[in-house]
Amino acid sequence: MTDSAKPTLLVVDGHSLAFRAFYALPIDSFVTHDGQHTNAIHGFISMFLGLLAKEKPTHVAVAFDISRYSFRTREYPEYKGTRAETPPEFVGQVPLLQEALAAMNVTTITKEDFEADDILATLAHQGAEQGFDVLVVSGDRDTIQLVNDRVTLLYPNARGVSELKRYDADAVRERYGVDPEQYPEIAALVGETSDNLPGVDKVGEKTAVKWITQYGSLDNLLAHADEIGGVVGAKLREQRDRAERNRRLNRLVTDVDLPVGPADLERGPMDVAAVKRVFERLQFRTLTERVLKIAAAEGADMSGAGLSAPASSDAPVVRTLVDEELAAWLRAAVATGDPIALVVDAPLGTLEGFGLAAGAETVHVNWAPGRPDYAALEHWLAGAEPKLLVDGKKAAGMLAAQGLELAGVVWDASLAAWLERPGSSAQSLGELVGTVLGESLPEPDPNQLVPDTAALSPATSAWYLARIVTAQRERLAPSSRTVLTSIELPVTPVIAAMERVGVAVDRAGLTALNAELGATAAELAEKAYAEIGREVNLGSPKQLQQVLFEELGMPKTRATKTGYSTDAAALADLQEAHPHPFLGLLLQHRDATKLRQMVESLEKAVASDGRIHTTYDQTGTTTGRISSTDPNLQNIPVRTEVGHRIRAAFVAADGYEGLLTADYSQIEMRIMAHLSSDPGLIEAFTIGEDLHRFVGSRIFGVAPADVTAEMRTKVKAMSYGLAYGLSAFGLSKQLRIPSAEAKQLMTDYFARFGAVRDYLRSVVAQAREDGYTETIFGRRRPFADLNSPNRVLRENAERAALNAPIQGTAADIMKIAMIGVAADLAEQGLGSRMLLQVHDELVFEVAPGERERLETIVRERMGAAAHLAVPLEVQVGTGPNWDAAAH
DNA sequence: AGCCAAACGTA
DNA sequence: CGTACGTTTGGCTG
Repeated sequence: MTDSAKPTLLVVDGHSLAFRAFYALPIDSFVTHDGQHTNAIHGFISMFLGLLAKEKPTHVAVAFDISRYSFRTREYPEYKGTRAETPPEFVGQVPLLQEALAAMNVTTITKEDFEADDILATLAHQGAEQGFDVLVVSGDRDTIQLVNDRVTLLYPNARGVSELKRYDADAVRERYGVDPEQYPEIAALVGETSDNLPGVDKVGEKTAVKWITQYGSLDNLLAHADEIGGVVGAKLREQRDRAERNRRLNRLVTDVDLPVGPADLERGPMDVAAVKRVFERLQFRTLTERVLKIAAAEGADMSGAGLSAPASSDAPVVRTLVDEELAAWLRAAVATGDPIALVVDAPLGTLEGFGLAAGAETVHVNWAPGRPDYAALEHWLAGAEPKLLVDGKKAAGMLAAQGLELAGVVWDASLAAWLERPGSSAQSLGELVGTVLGESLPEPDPNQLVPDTAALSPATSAWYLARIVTAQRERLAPSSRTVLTSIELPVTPVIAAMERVGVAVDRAGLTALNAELGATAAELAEKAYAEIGREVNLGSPKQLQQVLFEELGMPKTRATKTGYSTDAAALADLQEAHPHPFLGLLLQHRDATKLRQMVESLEKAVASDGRIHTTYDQTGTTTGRISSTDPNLQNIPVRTEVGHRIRAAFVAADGYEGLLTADYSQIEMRIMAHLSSDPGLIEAFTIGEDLHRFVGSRIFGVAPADVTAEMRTKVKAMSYGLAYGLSAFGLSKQLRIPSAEAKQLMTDYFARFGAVRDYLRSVVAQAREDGYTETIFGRRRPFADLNSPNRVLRENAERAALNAPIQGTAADIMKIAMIGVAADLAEQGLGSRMLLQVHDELVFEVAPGERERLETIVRERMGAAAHLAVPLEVQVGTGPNWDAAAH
């Protein structure tokens, strides 16, 4: 840390870092007005500036690959052969990045026939010899071999390029258990999937490290290969060629003939005017400020900068406020009319404090329950003054646990991020700093592995939140914004309330059922064992395959990744082709154990209030639905007899009259009718005839009364399958009918309901053009693979795209209904409560004497949640438990 | 302990 | 070769 006289050489693998940045930052958020993607450039530059500021290198170079071909591909044509084609959005970014680096007076180096890592290796080698401290930045593990006491590797973690892990020789030894120069020998044994270099089968990192540690080197290991016992030993002898080839290929070249040497890479002043020009073209604002700040600090001529001291993007100083100070601060902040960013600090699940940010000010508040001087704060929390949140549902939950109300939420950064990219994983504040702002959170300790966001103070978090929201507001599509404000934000407290209230269960009933199912399963297992003359683990597909296909000699079923299928459909097929009592017993046993397990987990989930409190994930799906976890109450069995008994264990609590369920009948088909404007389908729903009977009569050309059960089943499968992109093949498999018949069924269907087919086709075509689908209410879902040359990817995307507006619109409608019902319940002061949502169904606990009023509200709000070309039919039932209330 | 695949429950 | 989910288990790797 001290030897400042010593020159530091920083060498960067431009391609690998830019590529990582490309995947770490959202493509759509970094596009210039003329359509140039810049996310990789942005991420790279942001990381690079961070390095300049932190490492203060005296000498710098960035190396790039010229093409995917090098001397390695000549030796081994399959090298890196599994790599997908470079995404088109990435292609143009490298030249622009090189231009930006040139403006910053950074040397970029390429070399025909070599990879960037060979350039890094050469420079690192020369630099170390010439007395530099060398920092190598690369996302390629092969560069680990370069590390020694003068060369340190900075390696990006899985999350992107904003955090670099520092590997000196000790860190390599700690992480990989070998010296840096031995690492490529480990890699040679294990193989490298991303380079399409298979290793020795059965050899993982552990084994390889053990061997190399024991024998010192790969050569010596191979010389003693016959000493290694067991299956792995045999594999090693058999596949030693692979290891040797891998080692040849992963050895980096340290004597590439380069036009420059380390001494030529001394950093000079930036060309400020050129930087401004290039960065302006890339439409970078924050980064321009950052780079100019560095340029100024380094003594560049700032006359061309056109601005004086660039505004700092560092978080302002945090003040901790109490009492009148806090009240005064709030008063002033509210008076501006601007929203205040609020971060609820509850690191261990209990409320500890708040971070607030308004304008340029950040404030921290410690929470102590029952303190009278927080009245102003509580009043503000519960009031309509505009607030910006992240994960608002959780925040509201933390507050509610302290008896605090939360209102006035006008933006939730998590929801906004999800609406923009519904496929991406949950969006914490720390992640949003990277994905939305393209910045990384300040790291408390540079040698720390992953700086946890908890280290960030709530007030600073709030400051970041405010900036994230500003960025999101600018770029969120108007339709997504509408969904946010009119659906997602208002439904959040409704969902939070359902979680808080929970659902009462008959615990004794569950316990009895558990015991019963356990006994049944045990009996079935005994019988099954008797049939085959031995005991097996009936839950192990692998052991079952042994029994079925080897011991019992049954015909092979559908192939799976690891063998042959033993799922219910496959077993049913087997029962037909090769009947055996074992098969039936196995199926029954599976059913019993599965249900028993489910009952048991429900039992365990009962809280001290005798109720089960699920957690709904409002950002957990790609289509707009909510999902349920811990436990999942959206997949409680319903079709079987035991299923009914499980549902019967969900009851109304004492002091309530019973449960009421309300569900939309065939909502997705109705949405299809609306979106396709198919006259036949619209008529079916308008006249109120049984849908499948109506459709069946049209297709089979008989009177509705003459539609047989078999015809109805086929039509029903066909109708439901449509919205999922079902093929004739799939239909024939599901219905177990010849594919010609399935094909005919589809032809007949579309002959009568042609607009449905036209609609489905148009959805995909439109999505291919726009890059996203949209629900009736404007909820978008982006699709990247609709133009993929890979057929599997493309067709998967097509089916998902055709389903998304339908499933998504149904989700929208249900959320709108929930908002309306909750509002009416509150307004009319009813004691009845919404307990569960199962996509197209709501479950309520009915307070005494409220059944009729509740039903009226529910029917009205659910029925009027959308105005489609066909009515929205709502079925309502009541009873003492969930099963009895269903219909 | 952590991860994947298979299986299966719901809409 | 039907969309969207979450959970459990076995089995592998470490």
